[in-house]
Amino acid sequence: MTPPGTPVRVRIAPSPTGDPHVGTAYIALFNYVFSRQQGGKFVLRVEDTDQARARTDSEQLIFDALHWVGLTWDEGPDVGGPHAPYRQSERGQIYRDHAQILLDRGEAYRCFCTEDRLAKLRIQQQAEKRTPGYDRHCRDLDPADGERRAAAGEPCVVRLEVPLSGPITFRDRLRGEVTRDAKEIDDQVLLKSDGLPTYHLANVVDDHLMAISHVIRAEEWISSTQKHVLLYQAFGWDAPEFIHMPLLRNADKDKTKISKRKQPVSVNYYRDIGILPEALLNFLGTMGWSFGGDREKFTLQEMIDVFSWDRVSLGGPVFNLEKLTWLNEKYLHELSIDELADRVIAWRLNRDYLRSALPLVQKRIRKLDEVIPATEFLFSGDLDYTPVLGELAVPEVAPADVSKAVLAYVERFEARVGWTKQMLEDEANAWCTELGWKTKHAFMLLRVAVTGRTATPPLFETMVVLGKEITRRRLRRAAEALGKAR
RNA sequence: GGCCCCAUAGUCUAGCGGUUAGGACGUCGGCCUCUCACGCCGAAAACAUGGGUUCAAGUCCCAUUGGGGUCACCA
Repeated sequence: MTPPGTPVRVRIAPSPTGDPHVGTAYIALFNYVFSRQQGGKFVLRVEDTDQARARTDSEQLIFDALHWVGLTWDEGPDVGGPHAPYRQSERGQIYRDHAQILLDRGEAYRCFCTEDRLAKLRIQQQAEKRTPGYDRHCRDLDPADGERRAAAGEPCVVRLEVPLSGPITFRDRLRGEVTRDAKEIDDQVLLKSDGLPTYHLANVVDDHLMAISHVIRAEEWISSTQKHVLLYQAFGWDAPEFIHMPLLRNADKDKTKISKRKQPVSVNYYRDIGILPEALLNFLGTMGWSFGGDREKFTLQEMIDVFSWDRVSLGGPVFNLEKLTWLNEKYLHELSIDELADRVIAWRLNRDYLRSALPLVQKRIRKLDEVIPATEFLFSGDLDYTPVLGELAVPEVAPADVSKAVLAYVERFEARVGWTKQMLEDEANAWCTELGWKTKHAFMLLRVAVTGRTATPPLFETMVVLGKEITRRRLRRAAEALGKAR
């Protein structure tokens, strides 16, 4: 437990694996507010130890998104700081050294099991309806032998030697003591065979080395926290204070944690549909936390001034676009006309956006007054499909199947990195072939879904200009509209 | 399924033993008004269930139910 008087140091630790997530902004907000109120430091650390999933462009997108909503950090990869580097991929030696410490202390062991063996083990356990988990096959190998084999280049991982049983407890600031029995916990992999650490090792080592006093993160980490407690003990370190915020939920029927399959999760989506950053931040501040005194609209500074963990409620809040929009309206209406003009320009009426949009319509207009009508769908968020429901179709195919097909196309581009005309077109062609539909019909379907019209500029160029967030949203809404049609 | 977390209207929430259970979004109705919107006024709408504890329970305890998270060489 953090001793009293310890300087407050908190962190946000995003993993650069995709679009900047509202959940990241949400947790960052609470870290930021708490650090500011306490006169502490806010650290941004990039957790990019997954080579397969890390994307180079994602890190910058996350920085930009956090800056866009108005959050800044005192230490991080871009601004430096006394505990640099702040990118875990650049701290490999630190983790290897610490894994070695645990190995030397007998708190961890080398495991030479192949992925193939683990997979078979898993299948067998499932067949026997046993709880899946590592069978500790390598736990009792002679450590000296393990060192020799590793030195000889045999691939291996390092696992934590978790006690066979006994309660492991930590105190969550919002929930009190949370206990799990050690027998429920696997011998966690700490160091992967590629030499990089897993989340658990890297996180604990960095939080300690970076003198993090309070770990403020999402509820999904609760059941991992005992593993972290074990690691702190194994190193002989004091653990920080843990504060697990509730998880943002989908507005859908099922209230699972917010996910892009269900609704937009990228901060950039909200930016692109014209949500003001201060409104989004304010809205996130009302998720699981209340200002008190019936206040719903408040500035970041006001939140800092009155912030208290006592005002956190633990039911997972549904991220409700209606209410966000209402709050946004409030902010929008209070802007001076000059400010409003600036916001609109920054949003879409800027040179960059026009330069990307105008090539699509230049040959389709005869007078300047036709620009706005011709490009109207490039300046809107959700579309109304009721007037074009008849066109949102493929001959001889049931609406429900058309709906599924639209979602299948979304899945196709979700699986691809980048957002280019070529990629979108390739996927559309493959999708069309798979369905056995005429491209003429299939592409018209997509066209209407994406633009709400039948006469438009070339489809894939249009999608590129609109961006992934809005395109995805429109296709999903079109699929929904089709699902409702009989 | 095991383990863990959670539980006030459709949604976000106030409530920290004694309230006509408050506010907000959304919905519906009305006022304002050249239209629409804003704004204003009003209405419907909640303490999951069952046991305790207590003079008194939305508030404390337990169980049930329901929801969620987690069980990777992902974070």
